[in-house]
Amino acid sequence: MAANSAFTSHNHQHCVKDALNTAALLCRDKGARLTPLRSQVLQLLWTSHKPLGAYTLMDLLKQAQIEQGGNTKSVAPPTIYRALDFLLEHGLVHRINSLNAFIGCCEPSQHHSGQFFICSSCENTEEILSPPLAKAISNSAKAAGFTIEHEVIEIVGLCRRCQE
Amino acid sequence: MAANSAFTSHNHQHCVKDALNTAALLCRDKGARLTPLRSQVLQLLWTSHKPLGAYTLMDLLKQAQIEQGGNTKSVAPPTIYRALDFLLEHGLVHRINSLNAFIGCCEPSQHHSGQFFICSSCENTEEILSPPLAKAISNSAKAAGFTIEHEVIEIVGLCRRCQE
DNA sequence: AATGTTATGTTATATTATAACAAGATAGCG
DNA sequence: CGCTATCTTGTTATAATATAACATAACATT
Repeated sequence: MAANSAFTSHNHQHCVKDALNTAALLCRDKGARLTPLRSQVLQLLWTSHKPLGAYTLMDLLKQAQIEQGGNTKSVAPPTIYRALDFLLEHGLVHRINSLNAFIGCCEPSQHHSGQFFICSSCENTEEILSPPLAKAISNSAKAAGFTIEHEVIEIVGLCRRCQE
Repeated sequence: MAANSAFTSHNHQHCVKDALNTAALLCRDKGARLTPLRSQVLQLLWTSHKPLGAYTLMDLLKQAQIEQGGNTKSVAPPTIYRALDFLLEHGLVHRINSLNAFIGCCEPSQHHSGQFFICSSCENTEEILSPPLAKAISNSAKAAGFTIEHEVIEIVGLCRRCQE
């Protein structure tokens, strides 16, 4: 069967749950603390197939808090950015530079920079893992005597669905 | 002989002059107006091997104006961003998303998204044109049924010089 | 010169991100 | 347990990047 994709229908609650479980395990192994806040941010990112900006996340958090406990007070920017920094550091999310936004990582167990297809119409974004692409990049770097620290690979266009 | 590179010494005034000439020709052919402001922004971008941010460009423009005519009044953000938009539209510069900055395009005669090596130590940035890399990306997109509009390829690491 | 178009100026503000310091929570240890 | 060190979050202020909306100026064609 085909893997789930941001561009096809699937039971996404499942993905989210899996991702949160995996994150919890990874953090436990590393002695990192996946606090309620961090976990909630990760959940919000995973729930959306579109990358979310820091301020959008703030709004969503506020909304979620109102719905749950009636707690009106909102979270300030540094709090969100710190949660995002934590998640980035531990490879649980990626930053999409061309959108100033963030998205859950589909393969957090091993650190990588991520390669993305970003649909300019529906904004859904899918992380891909293309060994040939990775190879082409490392070849190119080797030829130039360049040592790679990380890569930003963001391919913008129309997903299959939005072309129809 | 090897082509000039952002990571090796060369007479860069030469590059700048060539780039400005090429830009002037391209604009003339397209009926686009390469005004003094736009030309000056392009020159500033070309003179630097590091990508420059919009506000840095503002400062440099101001400085240049003081040195030349004693004109103290500075340029406002919209002015710079409009000049940059023009240059981007006509393929004369690229935007480096991971730095919120801009750099002159080495091959403006044909529109392309650009692929970059960005040194995290000296910040010098070099545009590369790697057909194998381009091919790997288009293959990957084809396999996913994804139609590419543009690409963001920014490879961050250490240039040859900074590794020594 | 009259007109439409393009470019730049100006003011205000939106959006994204971080610095600096205070307070609270948690874990480990004596 | 109570102390302490460390990590996490809260709070206030502000930095850095980018755009909206409208006014004026330059240019190009007739």
